[in-house]
Amino acid sequence: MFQMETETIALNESLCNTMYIGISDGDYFMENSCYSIESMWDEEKKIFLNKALVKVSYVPTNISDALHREDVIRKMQRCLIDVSKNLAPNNIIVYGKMGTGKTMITKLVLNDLEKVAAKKRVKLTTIYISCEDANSENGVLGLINNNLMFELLGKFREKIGNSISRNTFNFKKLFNELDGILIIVLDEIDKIKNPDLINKLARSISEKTGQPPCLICITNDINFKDDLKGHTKSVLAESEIQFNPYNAEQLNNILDARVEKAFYPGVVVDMVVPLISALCAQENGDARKAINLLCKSGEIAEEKLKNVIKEEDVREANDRLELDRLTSIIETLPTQSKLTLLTASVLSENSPKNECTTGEIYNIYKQYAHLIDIDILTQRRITDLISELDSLGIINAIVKSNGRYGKTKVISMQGSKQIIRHVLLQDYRLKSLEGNLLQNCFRNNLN
DNA sequence: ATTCCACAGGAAGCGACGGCCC
DNA sequence: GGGCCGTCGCTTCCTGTGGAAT
Repeated sequence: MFQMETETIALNESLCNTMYIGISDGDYFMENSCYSIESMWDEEKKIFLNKALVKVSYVPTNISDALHREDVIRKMQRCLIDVSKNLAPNNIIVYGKMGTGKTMITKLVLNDLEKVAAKKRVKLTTIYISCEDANSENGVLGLINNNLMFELLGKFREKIGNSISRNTFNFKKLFNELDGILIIVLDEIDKIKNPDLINKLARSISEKTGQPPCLICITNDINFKDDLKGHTKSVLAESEIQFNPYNAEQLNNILDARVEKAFYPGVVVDMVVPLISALCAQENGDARKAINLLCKSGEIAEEKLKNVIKEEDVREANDRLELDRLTSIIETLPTQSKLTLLTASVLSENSPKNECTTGEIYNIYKQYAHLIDIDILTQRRITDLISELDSLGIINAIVKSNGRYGKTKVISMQGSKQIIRHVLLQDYRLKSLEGNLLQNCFRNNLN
């Protein structure tokens, strides 16, 4: 242990001594040669035994490796059992919050089903489509056709950019040529702007088999089905499978299983896994986040050249992931939302209770918008932007009544104000508000 | 019990824009 | 190329709301 600490001190010293001489066109030079990737490459590997197992993209190969999902696996298998009778199973809608294992379990169950079908000589084709990648009805149809083409001819279609009617025609043609049962998984179906596609696909009947395709629609949005039109809703209402969030104990078991295979023995100290489970269970029971946090903690320990992961590494990893999350959300916001957020941040920082109201935000927002020469939106629109920021988890907005003094939304910041401010001021239009201007504007409002 | 405030948020509509289709 | 249609960002108008003040 003493040796480890000495190593850490030595590294910190070398960090301090390193001097960047010049950075140009993405190329840089450093005086200290210990930063070559070769020295990093040759370092003794002390933390990860098999890092791939704590990557979010990792999917277990065996269905028994999916812990605490026996009930939904059973239910999905029961829904799909018609394949054994050479019949297309009922359509399935799978919903649950992020990180509850919807995609992983669906893929595992289908892999298993394919193996059994092959053994029993039942012709089965499964297609997995991530609607986030395609995001339009036509895009999804194109991807399905590509997969069918691959299944029938062993090659992908080269031409892209067909119209919807052309792609619909192609789908029917390819589907008619396909022998056996077709199962199409539409992951993140809520990302498709026009979900009439579900109806179109579900009502297609293969001339060869007389069967429709089976659709498995996966969504994070519990209200997704309620927003569909009547006929589409009835098509999807056949079978529903809900994935509940994992609790702390379940997350604990999932992490323990990964720790055992992914890290060298003794690397993860006793309190690390319970801490990660508790942090993730108190949010959404998100297993993906828990595994990501475990991986990041390991990387931080590795960075520090330590051979154990401690609680402080988990907390640091949690902060870094939170920073990444906030940065990626804020960077993609439109200018008007950024300005609304900046105003809320300044006002809450200057308030004794660290909070502000819609009316206060709107007054300062108008001044800022005028200063940076952008359109001044109506208060009605700003209330919508505040609600959007609230649903993104950047601010916390609660409707509160002040009796005779009216009803308003009380807004407080979620996460570090400094980080939010820093990311916002990267925007060149908001940068001009940096410094005294923010304070001056605030004082004007008070006066 | 009634009044009143400062909004929240629903509904309808407008203009810009992009994709599709003939 | 032009018409059609859906979507998006926004405005205007409106009703509803909780609770302190009267």
